[in-house]
Amino acid sequence: RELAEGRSWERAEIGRDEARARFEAEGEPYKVELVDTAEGDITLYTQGDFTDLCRGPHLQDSSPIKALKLTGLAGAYWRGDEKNTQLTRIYGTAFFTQADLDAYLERLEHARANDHRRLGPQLDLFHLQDASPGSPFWHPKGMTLWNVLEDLRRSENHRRGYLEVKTPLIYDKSVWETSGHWEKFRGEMFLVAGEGEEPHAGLKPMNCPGHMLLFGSGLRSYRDLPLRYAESSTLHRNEPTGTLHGLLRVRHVTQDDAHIFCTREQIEDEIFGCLDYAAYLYDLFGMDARFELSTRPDDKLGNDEEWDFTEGALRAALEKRSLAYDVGVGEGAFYGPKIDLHMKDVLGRAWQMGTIQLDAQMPKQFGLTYMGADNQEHTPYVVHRALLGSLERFTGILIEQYAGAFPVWLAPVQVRVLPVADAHRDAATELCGALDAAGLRADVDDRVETLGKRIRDAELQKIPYVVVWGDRETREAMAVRRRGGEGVETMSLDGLVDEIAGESPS
RNA sequence: GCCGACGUAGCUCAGCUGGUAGAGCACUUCACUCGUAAUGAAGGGGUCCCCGGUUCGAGUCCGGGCGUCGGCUCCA
Repeated sequence: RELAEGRSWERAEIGRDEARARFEAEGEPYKVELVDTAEGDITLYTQGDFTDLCRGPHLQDSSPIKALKLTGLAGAYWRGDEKNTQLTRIYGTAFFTQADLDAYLERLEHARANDHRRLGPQLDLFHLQDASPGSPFWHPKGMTLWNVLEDLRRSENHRRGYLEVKTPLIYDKSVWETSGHWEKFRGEMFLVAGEGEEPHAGLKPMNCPGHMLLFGSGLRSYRDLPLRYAESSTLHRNEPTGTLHGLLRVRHVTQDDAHIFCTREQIEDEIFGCLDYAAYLYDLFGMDARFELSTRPDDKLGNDEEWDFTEGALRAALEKRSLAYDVGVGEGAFYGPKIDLHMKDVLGRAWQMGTIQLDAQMPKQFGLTYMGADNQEHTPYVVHRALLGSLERFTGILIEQYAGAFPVWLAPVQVRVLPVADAHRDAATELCGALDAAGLRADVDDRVETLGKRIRDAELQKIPYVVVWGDRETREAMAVRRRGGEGVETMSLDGLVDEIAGESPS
């Protein structure tokens, strides 16, 4: 209605007192507060009988807007603070033409089709169910994908001087008190208590204390450093119900975690090592992550001098590597600043993936020391790092990144063999065995369905290669169809194996 | 956790103002033995999220819980 009238917005600059008096008279407490806290002159925009504060700029009138759609309704805390009352926010979007609006809605629909929450079950990778909210059930195909990531993590860690360890899942309450997590995160931990008892232990929500205890279990020399403990362990965080989100925010978290114990002098090289490692991994998946440096929070451990040093070390590393980064003021962990890698999901929402944290506090809390060359005890620094972040979240982003059509080295099924008719079943199964023996992931679809139907299904499952096997084929000349391709290509078995092997990053 | 919406078959969804549940795909069986994106027919399958209330009667109305979705807040 407003659009049809072609109403205009009128801009007015008025004095603070005048504005205040006006909104008080209108019974608009929120606008009064904005007037009180705004900087500079007060600018008002009036449209019909509605007047609001806005720094501007604004359209002069509504005539260019030809298409409008209200897209959502949501609660939002006044000034973004949970302690304040919640207001209703109405989301809408406007375009110059109806066609633009339609195109926008179509893009949105397309993005939704590539949402990992839809693709995951469709591709038989995982599912979620009420029996354990926030904890994915990984199906065989999803587990194949997971294990490709695990293998990558393990082999690269090995190559880069990490040592694989395994630490307990449950720790006595006193451990969490030492680390400071009991104080800060008890409410989000899964606690362990006997019948009618107060909790005396908790499931680990992160690996740090385990690795601290491991380091502290023996005498350490400066000659042992840097000591890089790696562990891909199951963590549990009792995330608030309203925050769970497919694979991107879960309660059952698996991090590709590591803790590097090092001397002050070794910090720079270790941070470089992490940044380079992260760059290697993200390049591998064609991902372009955004870096963010998060600095000291209000409830930090330690003093400002320590934080000046740790923040400075991270900042220097980013700058020496010429990496562009944003700064999240006060967003750091309570024990240290961090460099986070952020990625966007299919709907444009940002998620924290990898993290590299420099910690001068935990080792002190746990009383860790090593013997220096000067025959004195020193407290080590610790670099906490998870580069993929959580495997759950990484897989979710990966699904969306490729819209489910994984590059062949990641694809759960790389080759599907389709026998044309019953008579070709045995030969197809043998071919599948040969592919398997060559190290490929292959299967056979010998269901009693038409060939067209089975090709369609393979295509919907986004399988990279389909081999049709009938009377005309031999292992020297197979009919190979590429995902998304038109028509077929003649390839030998060896040619296909070589081509797929060539696609693997290692 | 907060605000709002939603919860029906394995999946996607329909079910009007309360009268005892339906489609497509998937699955099973039978026929067809098939050459590059859906062969045909028949059949099986549901505590309508859970608990309580109103009512002669609840998938439908009301309350509580759980879960999901969109935001917010949080995220070691």
